[in-house]
Amino acid sequence: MSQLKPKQNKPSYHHGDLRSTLLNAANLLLKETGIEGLSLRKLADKVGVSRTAPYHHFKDKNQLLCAIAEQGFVQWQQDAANIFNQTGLSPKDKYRQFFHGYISYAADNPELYDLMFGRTIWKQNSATNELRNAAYPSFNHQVEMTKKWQSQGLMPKDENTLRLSQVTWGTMHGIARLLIDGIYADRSHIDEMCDCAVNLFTQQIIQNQEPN
Amino acid sequence: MSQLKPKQNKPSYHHGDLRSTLLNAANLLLKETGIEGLSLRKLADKVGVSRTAPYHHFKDKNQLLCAIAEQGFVQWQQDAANIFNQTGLSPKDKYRQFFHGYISYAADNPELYDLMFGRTIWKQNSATNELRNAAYPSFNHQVEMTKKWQSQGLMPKDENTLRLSQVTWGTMHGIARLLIDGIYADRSHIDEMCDCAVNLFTQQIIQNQEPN
DNA sequence: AAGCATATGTTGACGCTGTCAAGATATCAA
DNA sequence: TTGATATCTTGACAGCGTCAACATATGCTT
Repeated sequence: MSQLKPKQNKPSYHHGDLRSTLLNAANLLLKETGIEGLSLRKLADKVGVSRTAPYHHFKDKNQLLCAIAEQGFVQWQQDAANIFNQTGLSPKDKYRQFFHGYISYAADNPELYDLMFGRTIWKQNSATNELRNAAYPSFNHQVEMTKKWQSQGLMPKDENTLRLSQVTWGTMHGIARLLIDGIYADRSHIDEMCDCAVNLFTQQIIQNQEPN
Repeated sequence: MSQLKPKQNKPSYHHGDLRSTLLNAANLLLKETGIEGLSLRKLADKVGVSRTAPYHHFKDKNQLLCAIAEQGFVQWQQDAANIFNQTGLSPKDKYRQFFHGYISYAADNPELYDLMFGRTIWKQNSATNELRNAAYPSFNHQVEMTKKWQSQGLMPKDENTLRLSQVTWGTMHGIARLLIDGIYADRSHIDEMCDCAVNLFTQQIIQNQEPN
């Protein structure tokens, strides 16, 4: 009933911080009810403003969705950075953690992941520039890491780097999707599936490189 | 304006073959406008009946979507059977063809593939029994083939069969999705990506088994 | 301090959607 | 012939995204 407003208690005509309030509420609504349950009207209602108030902060629903997805990419990239910044792990163990981390992120935020990598946004070329700027580095990073893994002898050197990174990412993406779309796999299989994939992608031979 | 009706030309109150007419038109509409453009009202309009006529043949929109997806599974299983029934191919070549065939099917029918394997149907447990009966054999087949590939020495014997089939299918699914969702990959990369994946999954050693 | 542009909020309205209820018409079995 | 059943119709409703018009607060310029 009573919405949190900044500064004072008296309800003012202007909200004061509607954009970020909307984003937070949208994230919550997304997590709770899924993308289908996320309507602008319900969102506005939840935040305590009229149906069209959000239009002063987001051009349309698509822009709101892009903004949410954008946050997701930032968040995931931090998670990934934390994994890569660990010290004292062999390349293979690091890759294993990365793989597990990716799937876990998707499993923990299924609706967000669907938004970040789903056709709702990408298929109809409706991604905002802000979203692209947040997402593309994530794609490039995958290629760079693949190149590194190849040079470390972790992955086969004779495969084209771009293709290899498309395949390995495709595998993570596919497993994530099978999981969050509730088809053919469930959470209790995650760890074993990840390990299986890592085994397939990494060479069993030559492990005498220094870490990192 | 004038819709095809069976038997005679005089427009009769009853359509005569509405269910299959709807399914065909829905498939077309799906292919042309995507899942977002597929509304029951437009569909009814296109077929030349009133908005609620389809409800006498499908309980709701979900049942129509399930029926379309069901056709997709039947169709894909025939494609797959044709590949497996080929003679004179080495196990590896056969697997390669299967992999390419899977991705091609998805790339040629992106909207249908999205329906068959997307969360629209599966995530909220809304699949009809008919759809399940068409889809599950496809999943099981994947496991059985994986078992065979392992015994043929094509894939590593020491990996759990279910996990291995989840990972290999996950890879195909992931590549298909990256492709049809228009993210990170496009059709010109398909063949190279498939070959790369097949190389990773199949042993380079020991190829002296008889075909099939 | 006054005035005005701009940012941010509101209600009203439109067309689209899925779907239910009630009534019309055709088909089929007894 | 009759009555049940299948099929198709119009009317209605709530929910959706979004535009237009209007209201109010904020902030800059003079």
